[in-house]
Amino acid sequence: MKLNYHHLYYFWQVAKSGHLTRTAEALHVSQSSLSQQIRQLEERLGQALFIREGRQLHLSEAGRLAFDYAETIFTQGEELSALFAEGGHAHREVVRVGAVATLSRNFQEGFVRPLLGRDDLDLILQSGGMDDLLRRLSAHKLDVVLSNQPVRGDSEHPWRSQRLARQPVSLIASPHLSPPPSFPNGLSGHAFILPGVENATRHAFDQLCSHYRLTPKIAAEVDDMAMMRLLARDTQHIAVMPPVVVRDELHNGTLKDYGALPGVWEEFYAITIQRRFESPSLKALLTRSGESLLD
Amino acid sequence: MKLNYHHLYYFWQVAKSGHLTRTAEALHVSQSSLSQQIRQLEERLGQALFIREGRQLHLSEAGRLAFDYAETIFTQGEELSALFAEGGHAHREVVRVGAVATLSRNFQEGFVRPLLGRDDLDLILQSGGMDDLLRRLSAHKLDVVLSNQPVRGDSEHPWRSQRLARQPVSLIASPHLSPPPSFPNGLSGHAFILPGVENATRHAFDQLCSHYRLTPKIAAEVDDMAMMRLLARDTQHIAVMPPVVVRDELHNGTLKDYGALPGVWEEFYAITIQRRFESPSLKALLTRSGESLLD
DNA sequence: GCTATTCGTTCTGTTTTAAAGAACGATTTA
DNA sequence: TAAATCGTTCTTTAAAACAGAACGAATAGC
Repeated sequence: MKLNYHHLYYFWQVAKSGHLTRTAEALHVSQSSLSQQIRQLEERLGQALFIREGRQLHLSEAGRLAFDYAETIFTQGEELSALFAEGGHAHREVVRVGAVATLSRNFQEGFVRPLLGRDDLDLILQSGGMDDLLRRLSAHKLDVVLSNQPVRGDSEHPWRSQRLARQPVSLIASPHLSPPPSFPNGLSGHAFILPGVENATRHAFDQLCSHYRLTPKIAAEVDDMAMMRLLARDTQHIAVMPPVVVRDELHNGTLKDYGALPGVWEEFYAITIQRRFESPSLKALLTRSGESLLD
Repeated sequence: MKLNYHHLYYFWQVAKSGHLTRTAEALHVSQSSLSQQIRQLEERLGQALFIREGRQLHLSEAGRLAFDYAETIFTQGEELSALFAEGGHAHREVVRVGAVATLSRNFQEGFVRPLLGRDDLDLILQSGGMDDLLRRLSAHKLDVVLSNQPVRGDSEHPWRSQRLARQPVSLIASPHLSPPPSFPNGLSGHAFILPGVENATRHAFDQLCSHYRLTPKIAAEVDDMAMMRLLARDTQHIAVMPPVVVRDELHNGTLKDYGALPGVWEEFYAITIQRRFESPSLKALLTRSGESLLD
């Protein structure tokens, strides 16, 4: 029942070159041995991988399929070998964090901060789209993905979404706005800068508006929090965003917080793959209280 | 020197469960055998994969690393096994085509058309961004990527870009434009709808403009050809695009072709990985004359 | 058209490797 | 303190991978 990886390896080598004898020489085994083991693989799989035409070998359709899998399997294996071969030295601990590119940089930095001071550890921080990051997570190229929305896992992708923190969402705008906006009344005449429709915060905001029968004028939809910060600063529109993003501007009076929206939160999630042996450093990160991540 | 995949498999299984004895029972081997082979793997790699604390096994940092690789290796292997196990039947030929999402649909369809009639073959057609598609190509999840620009390969990613076709690029706009635009003079007063700056056609257009010392007014930059078609139809601006994209509109008089731009071409490339055994159907596609792809 | 060569397969015996079993040591539980 | 659990080590046995020779078919050279 089980796949023999040594047989598959021989098959892969022969399929790469197309010649059995040459491959046998390169691998320092006899061609008879090679021939037999490939035959055993074919018998186990129940299908011919090569089509024998005269004294030539051609890949069958099944062979092409197997070859594609073999390619990823053994390139991974060679990468692993190389990793151990180069460094006889002990491997340093590595934590690889992916973050959705539109996520608050403050939050990202707060999350990894405990690791920054440690010189016994390598930190890898990558940004990207959600799809891309989740793919890397599944391929074990990342240990954790930071996102502003949870992900539902399934049997094929056993993701686990853990809420790390939440913060209130306010109406943020120039301090000189008149009349000063207030929620839910006192919004007429103002236009909004909102998160994009895929954002969970935006969804909560829309629900809130629909509850109060408000149809706010939308000046811009922005995915990136850093971008929203710029727009809030440089326009006269009202941004719907967590105050912490513009902490500096609020402090020096460039912007003003016109009050938090009830029941609307910007949430932060850590998405991991459930596994028996987590990296101890990562585990420590995930079990910390969420409060300290946002200051 | 070479990695023993059976040893790695045992290691993977033990690392997954965390228990040697239980894993031995599950695999129907003795714990002594399991223990020895993992030890052999450690000796070959030159580092301990487990840290033995009392009678417990914990993954070392090197072990975590190896485990990540093992995970991808053996999930791939199991997928391969399952594929052959389910179907005792012969595998049908599969051609998997990726196309940059902004590419002309006409062209995509023209490319795969010879495969559409065949019922001895499965066609898989996926759209996506260039990065994503190239990653899938490298992982052998795609056989070919269609793009409007070539890609330079390197030793790590031995991509091969082959030009399939080229078509002229014209000034396309409403037939009622006055004064009627013409190149290179007679453009003043008109605004342009152009491909995005990453597009090779756009680059050629900019070069042409700089040669004639023109600084055209830009109304919009659009990546997607289908989108550009809509804008050309619904505005009074001049679109820079291949006439074939709006063939229907040109025919029924909704739009007018104000002439091709000299030396500017929209080009189409097929990007593949060089390999010994190409799928015969794909090979046939790639060696066809490019002309027929565009009508 | 004949012969020599190449290349993959099959069959035989030999060597290497994986496996099982018993003894051991260390740690946890009762 | 005894019993049970769990991983390691040592020795023997079973299974596999392997090499070599014989074979057959297809190509290449003359």
